[in-house]
Amino acid sequence: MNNNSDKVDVKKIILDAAKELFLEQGISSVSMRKIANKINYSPTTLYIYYSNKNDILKHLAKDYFSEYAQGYEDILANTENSSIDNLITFIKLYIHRALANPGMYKLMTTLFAETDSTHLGITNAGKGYEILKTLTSRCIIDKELSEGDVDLKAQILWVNTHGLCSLLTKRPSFHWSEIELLVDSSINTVIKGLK
Amino acid sequence: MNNNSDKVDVKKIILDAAKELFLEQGISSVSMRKIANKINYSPTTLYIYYSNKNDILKHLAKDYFSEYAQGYEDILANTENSSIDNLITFIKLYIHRALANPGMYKLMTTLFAETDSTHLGITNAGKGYEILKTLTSRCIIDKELSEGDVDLKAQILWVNTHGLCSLLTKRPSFHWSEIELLVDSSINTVIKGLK
DNA sequence: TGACATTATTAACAGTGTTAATATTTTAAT
DNA sequence: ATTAAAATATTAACACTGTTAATAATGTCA
Repeated sequence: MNNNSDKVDVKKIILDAAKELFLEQGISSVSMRKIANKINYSPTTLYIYYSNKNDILKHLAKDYFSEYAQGYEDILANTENSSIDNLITFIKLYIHRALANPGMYKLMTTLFAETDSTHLGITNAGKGYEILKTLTSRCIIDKELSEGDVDLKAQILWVNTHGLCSLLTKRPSFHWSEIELLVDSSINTVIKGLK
Repeated sequence: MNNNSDKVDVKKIILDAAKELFLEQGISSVSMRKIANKINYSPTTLYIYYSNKNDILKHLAKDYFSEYAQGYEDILANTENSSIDNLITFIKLYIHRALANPGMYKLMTTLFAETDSTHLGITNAGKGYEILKTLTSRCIIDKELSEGDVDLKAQILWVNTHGLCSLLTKRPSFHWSEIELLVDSSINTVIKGLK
């Protein structure tokens, strides 16, 4: 009961259906048969395009991390704003992206929790840190942050950023302070501490 | 093939076996049958003591959170040290506990990711935040932290603490700075920013 | 001894990821 | 247009999953 009127990208059809179901029901509640049913294919057909369920997750993660790569590059290339503004812009972009799609962020961090990311073959995941480090380094050069170990400073920023995303997406029912205020205050606090 | 020579606590035997297997193989790789096999019981016997697999996880989480409650109370009751030292001691205790048992910390956060904690019936999980808030409040009163919204400050501290635990346990293979240094620097940075 | 509650087991159901074998369709070459 | 090969899809099956119902064994106490 397939529909090959035009040349369709079955790989993408499967991925889209899987993504929708995963976001809706969570990874463990979605079976290969459910995905197949949704797109009117036989379950085993999925195995022609993806080697297994984890492989589908892997491609989902790859797409997620590479989707916004351009936005990151733009900030890296920006020369109009001060280095500290660029750093803050980057962090805020990262956070707002996570908050705009909490389901996807949770899905990705769940993936990381279960299997080691490197074994999962996700290289883009580490790219965010490299950019953060570069931006931090520029701030030190421009004397907008104090001297010291660049990695240490970048990791402190990363820890704070990730903690914010992780808690806000995983515990949405907690009585948080007003979220924009929390995000801004959190970033400003760490930046002030790093000066 | 049961061994009831003495009056044994089967509930605890099941829980211990489950915990060991979960830590070893991860939640999804451990089946009720595996747990039952490990202790030479029939799979269905587990359902006499726990209503289902999730119920076992729930009890595991409850024990985890209540295990160290006394340590927290001790810090709250401490009057010898300054309020800021008490705050830092508490945060470090929380972090080192997570790092000392990364598998368990991952297990717990995985639980939170999948189901809402309140629905899971874990009340102790929110207790940590209340203590953090109390300690923060005392620092403000003692003028060791700047004036302002207590919740906001406590949440900034929480975000940082959780981010540290989450990243260090979930991505152990990342090229982190020396861990004690990172922990100390991270805490000091946020505290400095909050002053 | 017998009645009752507790504890445990076997058998079964519907659903899971995944593989092997087979069928269908599309593509390319003659 | 016919045929061979390649790509795509399906059916059937395996071992395993969480969980329930029905039944058996055991311990408790009158």
